[in-house]
Amino acid sequence: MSYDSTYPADNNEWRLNLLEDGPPLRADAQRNRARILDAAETVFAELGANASTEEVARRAGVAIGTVFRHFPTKDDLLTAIMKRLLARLIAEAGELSGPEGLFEFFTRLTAQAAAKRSVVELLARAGVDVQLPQAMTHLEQAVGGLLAEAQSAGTIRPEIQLPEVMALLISLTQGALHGNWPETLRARTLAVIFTGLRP
Amino acid sequence: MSYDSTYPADNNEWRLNLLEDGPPLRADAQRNRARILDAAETVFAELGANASTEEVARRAGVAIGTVFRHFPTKDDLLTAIMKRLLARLIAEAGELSGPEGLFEFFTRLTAQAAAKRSVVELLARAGVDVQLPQAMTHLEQAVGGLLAEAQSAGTIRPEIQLPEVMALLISLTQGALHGNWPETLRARTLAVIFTGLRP
Amino acid sequence: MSYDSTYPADNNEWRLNLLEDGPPLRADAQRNRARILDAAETVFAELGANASTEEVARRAGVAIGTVFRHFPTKDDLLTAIMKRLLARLIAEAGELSGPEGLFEFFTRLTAQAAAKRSVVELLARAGVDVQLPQAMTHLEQAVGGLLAEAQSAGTIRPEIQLPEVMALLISLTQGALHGNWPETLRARTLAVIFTGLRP
Amino acid sequence: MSYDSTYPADNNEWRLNLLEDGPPLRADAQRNRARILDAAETVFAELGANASTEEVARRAGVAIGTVFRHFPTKDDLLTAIMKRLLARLIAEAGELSGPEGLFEFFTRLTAQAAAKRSVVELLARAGVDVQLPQAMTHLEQAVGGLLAEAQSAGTIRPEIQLPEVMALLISLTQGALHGNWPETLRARTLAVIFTGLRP
DNA sequence: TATGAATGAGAGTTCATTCAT
DNA sequence: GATGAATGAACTCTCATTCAT
Repeated sequence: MSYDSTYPADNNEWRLNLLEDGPPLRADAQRNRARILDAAETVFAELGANASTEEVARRAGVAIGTVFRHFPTKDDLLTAIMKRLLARLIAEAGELSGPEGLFEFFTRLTAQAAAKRSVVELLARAGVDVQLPQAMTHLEQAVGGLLAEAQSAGTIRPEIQLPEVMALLISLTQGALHGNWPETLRARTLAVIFTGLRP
Repeated sequence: MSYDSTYPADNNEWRLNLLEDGPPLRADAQRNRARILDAAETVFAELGANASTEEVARRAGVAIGTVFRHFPTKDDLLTAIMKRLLARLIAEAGELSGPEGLFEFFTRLTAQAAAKRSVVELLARAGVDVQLPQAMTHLEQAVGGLLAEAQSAGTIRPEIQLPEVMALLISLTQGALHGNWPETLRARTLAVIFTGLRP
Repeated sequence: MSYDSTYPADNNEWRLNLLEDGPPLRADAQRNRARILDAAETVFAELGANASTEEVARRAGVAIGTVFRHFPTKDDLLTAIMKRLLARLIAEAGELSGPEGLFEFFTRLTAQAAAKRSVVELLARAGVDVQLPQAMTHLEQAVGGLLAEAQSAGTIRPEIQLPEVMALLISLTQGALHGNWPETLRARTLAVIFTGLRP
Repeated sequence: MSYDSTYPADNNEWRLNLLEDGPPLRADAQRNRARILDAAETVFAELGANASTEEVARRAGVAIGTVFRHFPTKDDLLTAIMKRLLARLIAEAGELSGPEGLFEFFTRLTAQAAAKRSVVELLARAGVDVQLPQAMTHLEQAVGGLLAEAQSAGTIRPEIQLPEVMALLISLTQGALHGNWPETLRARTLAVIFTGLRP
């Protein structure tokens, strides 16, 4: 199974799908939408998902009503952040390649998780949250691509399958977030996993 | 370093320390305290840490005031649950032994996490929450004991250290919780880690 | 009208009336009652009338139930404190005499008020609270005695009447409490009133 | 020292300062703010400072959230009432003048106190509460103006100083409130004080 | 369309009072 | 009679959401 051969082609298509639904927005509305998402990402990263929507509005420099016009429900806002994050992750996975690509992806993700709470909460929702299945599938495909590449290059054992790779990815991300690990610990922990994956 | 030689002796002492602070409670108060903790564990497992204290009271079959008499703050309640869970984990780790003891502990913990949200959120707080450091230390010691045993039996590579074992434990627990993994996936994921730990 | 000639005689009687109603108490109960009243006086003086009954119990070194056995209602406790304070004030007024007796009483009361919130809140209730009319009457009589003495000695103008003396007493006490006046201000303020009372 | 020469000029300025802080409010918000303050004044006057914020909301005809949007804390609400009352008192003091101005101010204040609990509790906080020092200073200045005028007109003894005048004002106001005095008693009590102040 | 004030259900917490021990 | 745990109504405060401006 080779994901990589098919991917480059529809890259753009699904990236767009992830970001836009509905009719195109007026210029200022689009700008506001982006500002809100940025602010929300920061706020939720700092304060957790319980942070108030007012705080998001404040940091975005818009009124609360504007937030709710763009995202009728707090959950919608959360989902939107997740979608955007997923899109970034997929893009990142898409840019990597080669025998060590998957390892590199693990490393980067874990490093980011230490800094960004949202990356984690996003991955955590995979399989649980009903609203992001499609985007999640795309990520799985991207990671699947890296896995296939590594396996055909012989850097990962052939019997390893995608689900456990995803599971490890999610676990590490979670752990890295909550544990607030120093750089060295992160490396040592990854080392164990890489050893487990390598032939 | 051999934890195992010293542990069995004071096992009982610290187990008691974990569970009791303050003067002994009246019979009915003790019963209520236990009921509240049980209810809280269930409720928070089902609904997450945002579940209302009222709900806990309702399920425990006591009035809300009783909950607050025992745990003046919601946080106190959360902390108490954590302490109890930790104590259980430590007890469990203390009962295991032999070359495969640590692997068994990984397996059990991951299995529990899939069922109990709290196990996870507990471990997640390790190193973050200020209130549980002592109990956490005890768990680390217990796991350290298992690690030492495994390493001297040659089932785990000698360069592996306690911090990354804890990190892996926490990560997997988190992952198992949020991902809601089926039995087989759990096994396959653990297999990767075990391979990484074995010589 | 000379209150003083009649007062010494029934001094004991009303003092007793003020303190006891109901059958005599067992020794330990009496001791507890006193401790509770002492504690309550302190607590309410420090924290205001909103202070919790638990706090009173704690400081008295008894359990909350004991407080409520002695004073079935928080209001009863408050009333009891008032009664005791009133009794003390009356006793103090009863011991004073001579042309400057009333002035001395003013001075002492104002000084106390600066230290004790309760003295004030007690006097403030005079005429408002329904529960203390009898004891209040006694105080009025005692002060009336001092007034009569001063007037017949010519140190207070004859047209001054008891009600305004009581009103001034109450006002100053209130003021001294809330204003937290330094010694000198207290003296200067009293001086104005004394000038107003003197011929 | 002549307060009077400087006062009329900046009267308006500080009166505004007392009432407005922050950006201008929307019309409806301003209306609600006023309604809440009015309701609060009534409610606290009737029920004391322990009255519930819910009751205030009910009487103001707004939802509880609105009260808390305007006054994030119950204390803020209390403080706001105080400020408004002080502003009124200062305005009133500012409009009086002439040799009998101060006496008139005493009379009016005492009369109001008999009707409005809040006037009293406001003055009672003078020197105690940390939040109103500026406004209180303004009142002192206004009263100081009246005092100077009366002294230069010879209706008040020259050795009388501002602090004791304030102390008497506060005391009487307190007394008038709590004592619930009839009109005549109020007059007779004031008479004593006025005699004490006059040459 | 953006604004931000209003809403109101619901959360955590307190405390006078009751009652089993 | 003393104890102190249990009760539950009441209170302050928060926040997602609605809607007039």
